[in-house]
Amino acid sequence: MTTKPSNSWTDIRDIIHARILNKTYAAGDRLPRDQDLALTLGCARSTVQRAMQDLSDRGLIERRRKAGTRIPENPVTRATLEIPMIRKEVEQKGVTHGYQLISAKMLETPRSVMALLGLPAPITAMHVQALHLADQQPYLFEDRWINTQTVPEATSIDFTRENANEWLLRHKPYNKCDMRFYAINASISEADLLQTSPGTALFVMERSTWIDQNPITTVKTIAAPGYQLKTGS
Amino acid sequence: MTTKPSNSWTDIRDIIHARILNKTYAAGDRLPRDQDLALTLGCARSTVQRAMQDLSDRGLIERRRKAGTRIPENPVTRATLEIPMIRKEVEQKGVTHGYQLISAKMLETPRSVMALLGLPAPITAMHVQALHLADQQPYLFEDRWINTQTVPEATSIDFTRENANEWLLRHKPYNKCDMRFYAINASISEADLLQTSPGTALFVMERSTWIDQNPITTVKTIAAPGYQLKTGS
DNA sequence: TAGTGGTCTAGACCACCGG
DNA sequence: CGGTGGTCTAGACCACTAT
Repeated sequence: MTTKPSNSWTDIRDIIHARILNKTYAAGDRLPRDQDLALTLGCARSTVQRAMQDLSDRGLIERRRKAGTRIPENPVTRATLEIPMIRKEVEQKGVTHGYQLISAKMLETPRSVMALLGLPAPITAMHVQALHLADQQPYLFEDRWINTQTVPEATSIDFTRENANEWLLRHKPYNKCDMRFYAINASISEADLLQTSPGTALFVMERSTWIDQNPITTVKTIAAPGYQLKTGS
Repeated sequence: MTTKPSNSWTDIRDIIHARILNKTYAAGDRLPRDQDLALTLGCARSTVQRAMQDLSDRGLIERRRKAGTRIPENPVTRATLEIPMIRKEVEQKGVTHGYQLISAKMLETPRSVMALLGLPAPITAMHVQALHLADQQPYLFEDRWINTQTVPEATSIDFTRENANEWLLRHKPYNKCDMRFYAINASISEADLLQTSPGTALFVMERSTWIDQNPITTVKTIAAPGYQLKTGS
């Protein structure tokens, strides 16, 4: 049975997606070969391929050469996080962004930082601590280490004026990025910085970036109470 | 100057990526047209297109018809989260997964749930609370609402045997998924369930899913202390 | 080794949108 | 309106990997 030709790959994708939703193709099933689907749906094989690529990216199907296309038995929820520059994030809420440098100095990396960046031995790196404000209120505390071997320019930047988050994002593109999220109870000093009470649950994001195996920076951001991270998809 | 032809789109992507890293193309710059790049790099335009698609997906470039391809002034960090079935996640750590149903009953949805699912008026839905265990220890508490109008089968499932996370994931594919992450201080009852003390900072993940505008479920999972969410890229 | 998805090409046309 | 990216096609060949 040949379906009426709908030529765009999004149409093809939606047709197949619909078949997954209505269980024409259920968990564990194998789908027809691209070639056959192309014939059935009245389009070129590469159009089916484009549709499949999208579905595969979203984790709705699994494709393997020779084995064909299958609906996974144990689906994985996949979501894309988009984390903007902190200033942009604040401004998007319609409030003014503020920034205070707390400290910036060269220090030997502690073991925790060595582990995060995969350093075999301690190095002297730049430790930057700063506070981001939203509408004059503490918004996010940033504790960062910058590898000045990979990023020597960092030593000549005036971080009282320019914030490290923004400078690095704009001037130091990276290859690889690891992120971690978790919750902590505010310490006394953290509570003080974020103007809350010790013990308050705070949302932490850690991010480390590399350029071709070379560590650039690792940063731990601690958000003020009430912060939520959201996905758009 | 014509570069030696490297025909695979990943090669092309890597060449352009390298040019971004070494600032041949810096923030704000406009790149040559695909056609010209194809000539210069000795490949077909569609190969350049494929490479650009990948770079665009990762947020490294911005493409607009007529305006061309540009390096964004304000880059966004993009990461993909992969959230497996809870049982798989536990088993991957090499420990045994356990599951206890706490309660499952039909109830009228509170306003918070209506807001999450975008319901204009309260409905009677299935409220399921359960605890996941890792190696006999509390791992994750799951507080879920299932829309039995969209998912009538849910009323006849024995959730003491089958866990809702797994059943829904396997049998109810969805169109749309929203997620939120934040930190809370454990209440007395939460502390009791997760065998920790009240006030402990806990990591919370909320997820709501739809199939074509129709709400399926919304779930709030509260992880035991020490939990970290990580990205793979 | 053979079947299936992945890629490449050359060319055509379409869709968006900046000037 | 015209320039640019987006898509579609038909066909060829490549690269995995199940059998």
